[in-house]
Amino acid sequence: MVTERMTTRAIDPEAGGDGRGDDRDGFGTVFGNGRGGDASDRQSGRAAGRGNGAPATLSDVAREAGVSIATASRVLNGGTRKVRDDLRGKVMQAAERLNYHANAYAQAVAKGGSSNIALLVSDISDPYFAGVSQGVVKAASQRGVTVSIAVASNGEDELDRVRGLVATRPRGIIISESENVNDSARQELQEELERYRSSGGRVVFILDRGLPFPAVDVANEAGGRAIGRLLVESGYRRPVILKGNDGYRSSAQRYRGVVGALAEAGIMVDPRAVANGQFNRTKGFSAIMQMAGAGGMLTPGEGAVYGGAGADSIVALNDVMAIGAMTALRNAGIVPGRDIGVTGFGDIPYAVDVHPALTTVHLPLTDMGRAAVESVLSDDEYVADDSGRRLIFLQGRPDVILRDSLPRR
Amino acid sequence: MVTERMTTRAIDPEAGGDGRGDDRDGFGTVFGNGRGGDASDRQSGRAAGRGNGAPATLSDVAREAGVSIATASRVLNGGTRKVRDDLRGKVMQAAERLNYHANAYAQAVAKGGSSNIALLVSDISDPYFAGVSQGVVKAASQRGVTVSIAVASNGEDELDRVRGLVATRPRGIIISESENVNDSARQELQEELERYRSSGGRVVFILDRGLPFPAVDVANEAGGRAIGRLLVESGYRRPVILKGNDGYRSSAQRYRGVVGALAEAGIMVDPRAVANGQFNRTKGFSAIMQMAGAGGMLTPGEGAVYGGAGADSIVALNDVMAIGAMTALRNAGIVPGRDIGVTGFGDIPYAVDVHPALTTVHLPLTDMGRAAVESVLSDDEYVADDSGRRLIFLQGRPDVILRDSLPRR
DNA sequence: CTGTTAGCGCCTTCAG
DNA sequence: CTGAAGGCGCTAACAG
Repeated sequence: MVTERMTTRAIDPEAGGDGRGDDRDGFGTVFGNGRGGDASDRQSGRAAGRGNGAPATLSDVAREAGVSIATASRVLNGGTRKVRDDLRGKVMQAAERLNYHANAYAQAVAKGGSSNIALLVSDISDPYFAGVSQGVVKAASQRGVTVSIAVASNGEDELDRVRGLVATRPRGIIISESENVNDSARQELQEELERYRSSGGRVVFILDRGLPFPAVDVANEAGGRAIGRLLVESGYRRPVILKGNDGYRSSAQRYRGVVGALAEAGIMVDPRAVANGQFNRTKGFSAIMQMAGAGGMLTPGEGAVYGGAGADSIVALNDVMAIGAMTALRNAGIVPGRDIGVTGFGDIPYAVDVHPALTTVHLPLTDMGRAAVESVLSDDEYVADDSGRRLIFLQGRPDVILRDSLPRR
Repeated sequence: MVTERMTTRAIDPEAGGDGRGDDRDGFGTVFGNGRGGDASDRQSGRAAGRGNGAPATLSDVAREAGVSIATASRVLNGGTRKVRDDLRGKVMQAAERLNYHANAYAQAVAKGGSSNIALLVSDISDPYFAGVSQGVVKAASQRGVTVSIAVASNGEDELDRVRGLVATRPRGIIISESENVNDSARQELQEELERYRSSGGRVVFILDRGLPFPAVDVANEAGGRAIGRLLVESGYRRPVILKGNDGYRSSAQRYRGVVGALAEAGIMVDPRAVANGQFNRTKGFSAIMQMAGAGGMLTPGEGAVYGGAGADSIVALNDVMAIGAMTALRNAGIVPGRDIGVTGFGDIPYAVDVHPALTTVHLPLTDMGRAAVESVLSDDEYVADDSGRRLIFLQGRPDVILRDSLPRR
């Protein structure tokens, strides 16, 4: 175990306290305070619905307007308008006065279908998923559908969450998880989703996982190949590769691309120089800390990779890994970019803000989210059989963004 | 307008294309591919619910089990179990066989209340909001409630989104927006929320906005003061301050703290050295680009702040602004940490990964989200009047995290 | 303990 | 064009 933030001190501004402590510090410490209230506090005594409790219902509005509940429904929610103008006016006024809002649940029950989609991610606070989620939510709200979000940090959770989401009967469910689970969980997941689909739901993955459902995908292998080529063109020969879980398809594809391009240039990757892990910052950090620490595998000398020559570059198959790796390098006294080149994959927003700025391949995160909601909301029949039309490709050829973390050498 | 990524080139790995182009490139280019399907594609023909279409309903299960629909309901969903074991068994088997999942909407309608909360943020892809959201979603799912999320990038959107969310009749709504809107929108928002509350909903803000609703808040002013003090203790005298929108309470509080501490040490902030903006990376970047560019306000000389002496530090009242500012400094040939000290506010995960690592005050993002969920789900009566118990404070005294971006000088 | 009977709030034929 | 009536899937008294 390598501890992090080695160089970080925490102080308490008021006292000489013991510092930052556990993240959970102070949580739950709920206490009142005596600030005088704002002038605006109680000044708006405007009629609030039915004054007392429950929100106004359709029949309230109907009664108030002196029409039937059916007409009220037609003007308020019905699509095609076929109501006399005076009635229509009355209804709208009544609705306004009562502050009527349709009850979405009742509508869903009556119509037998909601206007909600579900999104499952493994970690919202990861910039990759945050970007995708942003795309999903914005695209959905443009189309007037709401999105429920759930996070599943591990493979077991995933199945639970999916079950929970299915219960809310969304129009569709979008799964953007990074890691693959063990085979039995995978099998159960597939069955659950198939049942969901056979009951009219639509499912789409973001990044293909090899399951028989549509998936929004990107050119992973081509991207990897581009990175590999860039590496050799820029004069690097001895890369360390940081990949994700082996069961994770996208990681495998990127890896294949990198290794392939390298091989074409006659470069064989030292098996000791490839680290398996997960697509998260911590793993990138710890992998490099370990290599740098234990025997100095990175820098030339006894026990170093590539027969003692050491590494000249780090190829992370994911941006946050690359970023974690960079700070690990620094902790080990190695200057990223100067001593060792670094590349990422994804082009998350903060890739420009690390130093040196990260060379990486661009992934249209927001668009990926958008494409997923389009797929889920479309009425196209999906082809259940296996040929064609299962993958939705964004970007045919990847763009690699050259920054300073991989200078020519 | 200052353009960004000035040093960034984009290449196309295959052709000598014109680079990265617009972000929207390639979007919508949906095309099939001919990959052979996986073996797993059609092998699982397991009974899927009622085989054909609609999912099984409660009465389906009841019939299948040979019991009344009420008993079925009791065993499947009812809390307290009071059903004979043999019947209970039959029901569960039937449910299993039919793959029954309760229809959450119908339940919500019947019970007159859902088990869903709504979350409104201004930008999920901002690490601050991502952290908060993560806390909200996890806490909610632990309690078995789902969360619907919406994003409102600006003040007008906010009102729309709130209306949309109210329509879904959530148990509560959590608002974590960073900017204040104009007065009329603010007034409408307040009224909308008051109606929602009077119909039984609970609302809570994350970071107080001065509206008459509960808010999860942190020690903004104390945090600001801590930063101010740290500044003078570390030998800085001429800070540039990057604040948020003036209407934004938390920003104002932090600002007051910083300026107050500075004043105590006899330091007056040059008015030209404070930039108003918004709490986002871009604003931090452009503010510094502008200062560094136009006449070189930052470095000693004609037209520089502090009577020509220039700035020795940048105090951003938000981490992402600080991060944007750091890369802007670099673009201007100024080395952050060495030439000019930098501080942030928030301690987002990637604050450790910029270089030099960011000195900042820690905010318990995840816990803030969790506290909001607890508030919204609790049954405490809220005090509508203005004295006491409106603010929920996490952390009484802020922790400032010392890293390398503000070395002693 | 179990089944019967009303609704929940809304939509949607179906007559007028 | 409008109103009455039945139904969506489920829960909640209420009798047995």
